[in-house]
Amino acid sequence: MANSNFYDEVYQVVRLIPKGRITSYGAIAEYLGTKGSSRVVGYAMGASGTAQPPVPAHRVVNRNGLLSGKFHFGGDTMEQLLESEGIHVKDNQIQNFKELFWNPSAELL
DNA sequence: TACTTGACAAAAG
DNA sequence: CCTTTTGCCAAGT
Repeated sequence: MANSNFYDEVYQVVRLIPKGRITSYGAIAEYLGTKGSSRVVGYAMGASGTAQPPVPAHRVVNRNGLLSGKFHFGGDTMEQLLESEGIHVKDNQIQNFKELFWNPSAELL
């Protein structure tokens, strides 16, 4: 199951996310050049659980700053991880999302 | 080979 | 302002 270029690219970008920062699925998809595949990015995240090394998928949220995948982590693991990195989460939603937003197309340019 | 599903996003009502 | 619909792409069945 290797050579899934798309997934690999997604993992690479997610791993490049600085600690204490977050990004959105659409931002990653756009960085990869396939803006419309924002769903595929989330899909790849699901496979990130089996990816090596594991990617900080907890730093990836939807465009609303909502922890859409917190249930996939298993309980409040995602929130705990984010809080552990200095990111405050309230009601499954990231506070200061706009401030903590990390745009690969801009920062990683 | 074709249809369905999915951790999204943006627009329209 | 909130809810509903459409678009997009890749993987699994």
